[in-house]
Amino acid sequence: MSFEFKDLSERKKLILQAIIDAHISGGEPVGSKYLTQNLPISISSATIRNEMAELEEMGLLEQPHTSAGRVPSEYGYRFYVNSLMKGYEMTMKEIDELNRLTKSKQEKLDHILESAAKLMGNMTNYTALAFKGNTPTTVVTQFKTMRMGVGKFLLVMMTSDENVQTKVINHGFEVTDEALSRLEAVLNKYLCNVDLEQVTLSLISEMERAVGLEAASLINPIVKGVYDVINQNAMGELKFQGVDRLLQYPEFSDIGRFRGLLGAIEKKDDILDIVSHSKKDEINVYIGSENSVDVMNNSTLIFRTITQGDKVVGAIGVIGPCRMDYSKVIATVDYLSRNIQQMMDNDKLLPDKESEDKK
Amino acid sequence: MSFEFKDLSERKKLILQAIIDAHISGGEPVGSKYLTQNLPISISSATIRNEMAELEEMGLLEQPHTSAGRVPSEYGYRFYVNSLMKGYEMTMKEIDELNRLTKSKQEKLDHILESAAKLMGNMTNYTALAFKGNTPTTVVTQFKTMRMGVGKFLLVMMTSDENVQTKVINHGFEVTDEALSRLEAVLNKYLCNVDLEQVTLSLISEMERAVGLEAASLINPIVKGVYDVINQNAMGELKFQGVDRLLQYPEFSDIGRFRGLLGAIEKKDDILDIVSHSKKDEINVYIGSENSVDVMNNSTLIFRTITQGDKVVGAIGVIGPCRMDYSKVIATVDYLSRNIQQMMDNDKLLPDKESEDKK
DNA sequence: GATTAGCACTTAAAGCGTTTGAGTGCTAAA
DNA sequence: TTTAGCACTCAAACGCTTTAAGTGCTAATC
Repeated sequence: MSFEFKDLSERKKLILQAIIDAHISGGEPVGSKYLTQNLPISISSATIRNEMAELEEMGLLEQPHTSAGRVPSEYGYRFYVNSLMKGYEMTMKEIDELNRLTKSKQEKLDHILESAAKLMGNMTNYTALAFKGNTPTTVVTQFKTMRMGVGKFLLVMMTSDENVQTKVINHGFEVTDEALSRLEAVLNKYLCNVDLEQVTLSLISEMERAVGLEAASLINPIVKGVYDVINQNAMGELKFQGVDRLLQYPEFSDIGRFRGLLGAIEKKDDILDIVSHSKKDEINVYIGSENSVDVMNNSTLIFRTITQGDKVVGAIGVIGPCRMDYSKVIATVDYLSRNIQQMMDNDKLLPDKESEDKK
Repeated sequence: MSFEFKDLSERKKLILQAIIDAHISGGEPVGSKYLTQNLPISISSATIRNEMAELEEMGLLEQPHTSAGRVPSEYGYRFYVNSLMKGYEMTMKEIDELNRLTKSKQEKLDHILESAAKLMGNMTNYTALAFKGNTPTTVVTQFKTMRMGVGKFLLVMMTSDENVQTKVINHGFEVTDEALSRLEAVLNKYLCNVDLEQVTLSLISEMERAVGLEAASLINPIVKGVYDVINQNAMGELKFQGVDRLLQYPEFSDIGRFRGLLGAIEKKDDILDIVSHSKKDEINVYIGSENSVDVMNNSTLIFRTITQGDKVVGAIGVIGPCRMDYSKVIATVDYLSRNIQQMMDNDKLLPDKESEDKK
């Protein structure tokens, strides 16, 4: 999907850039007359028309109809993003806003991601997305039981992705302390670091034997609980913020088109799929039909993943029309995701963050 | 906000009902000619016109313009819902679908509510909402600590609404077992059943003294953790499903109007406000401007709360245009919410559900 | 050979008057 | 009280014209 356009004359580049810049900010097709007054070089409209015709032939521009100006094609945007676009200079105000967030030292990654996405959405005026990943191959690394009052106890499970999950187990009858700690020992012996596929019926009956008559009936619901914990969010969580902003762009004034996109945003799985198959540690830009979800053909998706080691633990980005302020969006996503990445990396070096800022 | 229309002649009722039924299913204004052929009684179009003029004078009907038919006003819908509407007879297929859900014995209330809402949305073709409430005045009833590996431990908090929350505490230094159990005891002594407002600085330093030097630095992050746990979701959670369905109704083809509604759905707090101030144990129907959110003036909100004792623990419902199939929606919401309510009530009687279905 | 002025051509969008048709309100008769 | 009949209203559809922005092409110019 990578295109090489090395054979573009300097002048064509200038013209293409001017067209795209003008179209991004104005939304209207751009004509030759406008360009005569908005190019660093001074050439006549006729020359510009000739150049534009050639750019169109190359697939970089499109014409809504014969008597309209030119509009960038998807390839045009792609070329712009790859080799034309000038880096966006963030204003002090913007940097301030972004820094305020990353300095706020929230603790949970998903909270950070969500507020980062929200901020990004506000600043760029597109819809923000925050992805919170989850290791697909989780196992429980440690079980604990904890009496909780009459007739129930709490099962605490630590998982290999360093999360803690709990589940209340109601048993109608009394369980002695010994039975409970035997149960804990059995769980730790048989189910720790065990993949779900390895849990067979015979293993379960072995556990039931090992745990003794008193608590045998608890094994089954517990195994089910483990199953739920591991399978929950196997695909990760994807949240959006500011979907209503899309409606301000004329490209979504077609209700049918917008409905499709809204559906994809609600269903999540298509976008989740794109995000989870993306490249790590770099900005991902999917312009129009570059993503395979046909209902997103008129949308652009820009995001960057956050990794921990070589695991993708999250992503933030925006979604908007193809006519997007790429320069600003990419700069913002980049800055913010890098900072969050850095926070992640630092956290690893300083695992005692919490005790540190006690004072 | 309650209106009495006892002085409506039987014929007027017939006409009004026919108009509303026709408009709900067809979406178009209803004229006198159509009614001559779709009324149980046979009267001329002129008579119908006279009656319609009077119904309009009473505020039950409206005319988009002089030469159009009549459309129900909000009061018209209100009257319809209160005293005109015929009960909807659910088909076997629908009852089956609903029963399949309530028999599936999911465990967590929010899961049940969400799938119920989803099903309701599918069946009625409007947008579903699921509300998971939260006791506003939660306190922690029990603390447990649990060593978790090197340099960190798990703080388990049971709250008065019978939830369990956990928080990983990273302390860079080693903490002895004695210190940890002393910490646990101190927490249970000072913070159990304590309202957040009662946690003063002097209480904190008292705790720091009581827990001893070794673990004193942990008190502060823990208190912060307690604060987070209690404040989290103080308002409850509100989820929507099938927002894109709204776009199929012509009343939302005005993009500006829909954008407003979409914004309210995303922001959630307005709708949350309505839901949390609603009447318990009955179907709540907010037609158009009956709710105070002006961006929802063209929408109707129908839901019913789920209670536990006298606490509202959830709600399910739908949101759609004022021109809604009230009869069907109300029947569906009612059936489903009652069944969920029953599940709640039964669960209370049989707390050992889980051990029961082990076989 | 590249550039440009000039001009005929194209086309969506806007404007405007007409027609259509559904539906009404009112009057007068039943 | 009901109804037939009729004049009236108005949005929507239709068709026609105008407008304006912008093009492609040709021939002249640099």
